[in-house]
Amino acid sequence: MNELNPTAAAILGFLDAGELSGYDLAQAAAEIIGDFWHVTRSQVYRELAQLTARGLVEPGEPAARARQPYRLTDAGRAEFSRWIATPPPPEQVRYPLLLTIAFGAWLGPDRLLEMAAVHRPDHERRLATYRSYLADGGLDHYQRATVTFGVGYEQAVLSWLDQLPGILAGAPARADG
Amino acid sequence: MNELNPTAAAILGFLDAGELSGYDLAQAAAEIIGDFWHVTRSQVYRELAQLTARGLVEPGEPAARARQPYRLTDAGRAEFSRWIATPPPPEQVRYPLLLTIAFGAWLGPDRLLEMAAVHRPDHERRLATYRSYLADGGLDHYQRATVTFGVGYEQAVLSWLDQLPGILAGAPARADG
DNA sequence: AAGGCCATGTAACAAGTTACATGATTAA
DNA sequence: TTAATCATGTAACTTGTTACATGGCCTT
Repeated sequence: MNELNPTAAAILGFLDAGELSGYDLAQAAAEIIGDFWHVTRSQVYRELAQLTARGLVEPGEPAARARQPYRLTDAGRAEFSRWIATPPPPEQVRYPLLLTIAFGAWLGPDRLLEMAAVHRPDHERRLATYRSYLADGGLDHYQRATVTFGVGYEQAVLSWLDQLPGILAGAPARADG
Repeated sequence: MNELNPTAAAILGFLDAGELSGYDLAQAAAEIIGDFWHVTRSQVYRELAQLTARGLVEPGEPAARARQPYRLTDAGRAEFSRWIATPPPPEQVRYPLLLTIAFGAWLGPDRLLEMAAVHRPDHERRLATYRSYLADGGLDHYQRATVTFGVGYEQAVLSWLDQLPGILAGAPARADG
């Protein structure tokens, strides 16, 4: 039997709580794990189809608006339990702004700093959200662990943004470009 | 004309320095931007084929070991210059360990902490590398900017790993699972 | 009862990964 | 001179993204 991929595994994980449609699952994923594991609706439907074919999930009663809920089978629960016990691979960061900066000589420091500044409000907003989650105290230990990562990450990004002007000050731009 | 994707753009960016083969390009990418923009050799070859078709790049003289170098065309340089002037989209973080932690009740805190600990040496090593880059002083302003991000990021991860035991202490595991 | 929005899903395409193939050099 | 390894690349498959389609629900 094939390895479960992390997206499929997350779907099983969510279904453990009860029946959910593809739409629900995509929403749950966006809200709960979206900041460190992005999943689109299309992926969810594809995975549901495959999980059904593998007998890890089964369709429930269709409902209004073509809603098709799914539930976990025993095999699905077993497979998830196997998946979560396997050590997770390293993370990956994809940061287009850093790419732009890496070739930043084409633009020069001023343009780069403008571009970087645009992203700041997003990070501030997310940091505030995470902090309020922690302050409100409605999280369990596991959620607190992931949200705490978010706080540290956003703080790191913001502090880096603070340093940027100093780092790039006086950087030469290409003569041509 | 189609948007340039970031990987294709990076290839053009590297070729600005002179002729390079697909293999060279993959290496350069891994070394210089690999920590925030992962690129595989297969992708490089595919992009080179497309860039050639679009006239943004052209093959140079084939050499030993089937080596096929490419060089930037004027159109390629122009396209890159257009690309780098467009504001980069937000970053994406994909962190399987956080996914595991999000469903951590299936495992309980002890197993989670073991899994997390496994990753620590990698982050320590990377942090040390970035710091030595900065200390050695051989970087230009733009490289310093990206490496400084790396330092902040790795510090954030390590400090989060330090906090984890405290956060997860006493977390309940599932009765069943 | 018409218009707009929401929930649901599909289809086509683009990007990313893994496994394999091949011939040149280098080392034993 | 054989084996190992390196540089090069291709092919097949999996994941991820974008754009579209459809019909129920709600509001006026």
